[in-house]
Amino acid sequence: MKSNIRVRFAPSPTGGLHLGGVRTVLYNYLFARKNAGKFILRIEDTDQTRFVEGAEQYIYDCLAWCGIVPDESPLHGGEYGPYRQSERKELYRKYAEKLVNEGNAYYAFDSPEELEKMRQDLKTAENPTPQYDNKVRLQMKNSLTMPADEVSKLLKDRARHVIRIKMNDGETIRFTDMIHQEMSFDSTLVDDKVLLKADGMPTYHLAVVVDDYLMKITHAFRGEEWLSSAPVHIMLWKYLFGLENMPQWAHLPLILGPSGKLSKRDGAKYGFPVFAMNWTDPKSNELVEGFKEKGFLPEAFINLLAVLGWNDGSEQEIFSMDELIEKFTIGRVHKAGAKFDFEKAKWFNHEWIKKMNVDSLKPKIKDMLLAEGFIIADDPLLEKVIELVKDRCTLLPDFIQQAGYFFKTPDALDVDAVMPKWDENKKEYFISLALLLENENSFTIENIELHFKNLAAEKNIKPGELQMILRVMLVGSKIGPAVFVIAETIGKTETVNRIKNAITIFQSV
RNA sequence: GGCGCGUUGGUCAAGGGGUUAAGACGCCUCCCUUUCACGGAGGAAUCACGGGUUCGAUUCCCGUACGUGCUACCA
Repeated sequence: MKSNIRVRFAPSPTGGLHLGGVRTVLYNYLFARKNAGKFILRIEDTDQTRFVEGAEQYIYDCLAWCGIVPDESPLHGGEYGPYRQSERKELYRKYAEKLVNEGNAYYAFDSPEELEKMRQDLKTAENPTPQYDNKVRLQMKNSLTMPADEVSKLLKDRARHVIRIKMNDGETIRFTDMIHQEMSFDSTLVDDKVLLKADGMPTYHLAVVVDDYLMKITHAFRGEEWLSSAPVHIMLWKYLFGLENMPQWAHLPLILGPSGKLSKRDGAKYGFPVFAMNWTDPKSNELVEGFKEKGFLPEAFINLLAVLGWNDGSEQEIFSMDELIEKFTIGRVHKAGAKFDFEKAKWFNHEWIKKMNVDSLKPKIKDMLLAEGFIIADDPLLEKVIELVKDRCTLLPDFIQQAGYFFKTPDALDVDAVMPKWDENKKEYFISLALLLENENSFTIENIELHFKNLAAEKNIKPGELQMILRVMLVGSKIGPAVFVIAETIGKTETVNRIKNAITIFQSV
């Protein structure tokens, strides 16, 4: 199947940077890859009031982190360019005028004040938001109500105007959605949407139809918030290019936050990220936290996003990108919105950290530990440590706590855990143990354990009580893999030093 | 208000006229481990409500409720 999949993106903080937006891109991408189609990224940069500096690059960065590379985009080029809407401006006017000439659209000259007045005048309890539609258009200032010569004069004088679609009365608009199946709308209830704005830029409605046609788009997946404006798009297809050439639609369910639709504010409110990567709004300087910086692996991120609203019918929950491409089918996408659960998101990351091999984990962890000020002299040690502790790390920063003590003597010891069990006898024990270990030339797990146990038996102390103390001495707290493994890994000198230091500390408490 | 979409445990969900209504997250108990995890074994918890249709409805139909989206010269 030859398919072109498109995604349209607005470089604005609300235009698709959040979880739902990334998932929409992901589903598009999976579908395109599975069907050997092209994945086309287009950028909405039409609205100057909403345009945000740096947001376009940010989108590419997020997608790249997720492992998603568009086949065509303003950055990657392609045969259907240009891909930025502002660079296609001239195209849209042509189609808008074609609609006017064929009686399917009209020029409207109403000023914002006049529109506001109309809305105020017509506003009632039953109709709180009056629309510019078949009921009111004949009372407004447009080419339907004004004499032709006056209209052409206004046009010639470059009077401020927009072009609106003229929605039919009493027509049932039908189409098939890949997720919702048969859909139908009453055209009487759809308003005359603006197609071309006063600044000559198209609205989404016009642009999406024209671009999809020109770029030979076969499938268009977008969020469910677009479902109510689908009738406008269907009519545009009918008038302009023919319904038979229209792409297949899929309206994806929404991702919900703890209360209602997930918003970027939910991140700060509930303490979990809602964007793929950190985003600082250049206007407000407000930082929205990203999954990447929170310590998620991109593999886990796309995995958790993919299965939020989709599953393959089996019990499988962990999918790699390749498996997702192979198994993804649009028919199994849910109709209902899904609430995002950060606890489950963390579980996915944990699973991926466990699943990931040491080599792929190493660069990220090394960078992070280096940034935290740890000195990592040798990579084999780091590899060993990662293997040792990765099962106990849910988010990447957990490695700081779980792996840090292998590279640096703990700053503080959990004395509260030790003090209730600390006495002269134990002190003697550890002084002797340090001595024994110091003189041991074969510093292996087995030998360390042997000394530890023999000495315990000799001093008549239960080994269990000693093990926790030794752990705190070496690690600083009650965490980590088997103590003797830790001792062997950090080596004889370090082990003996930590024991001696700890004795001093415990004695001084 | 109008219109659209939706509704299986707290969350993600499988299923779909007759089932003990899968599984996962989270929670609880126990085992393993004299640490924290991992792993293992259990447990509590669900078909929004009301009417139909039917021998039988969680499943089909209709209402209601609730949720959510749209209702801009935003996307």
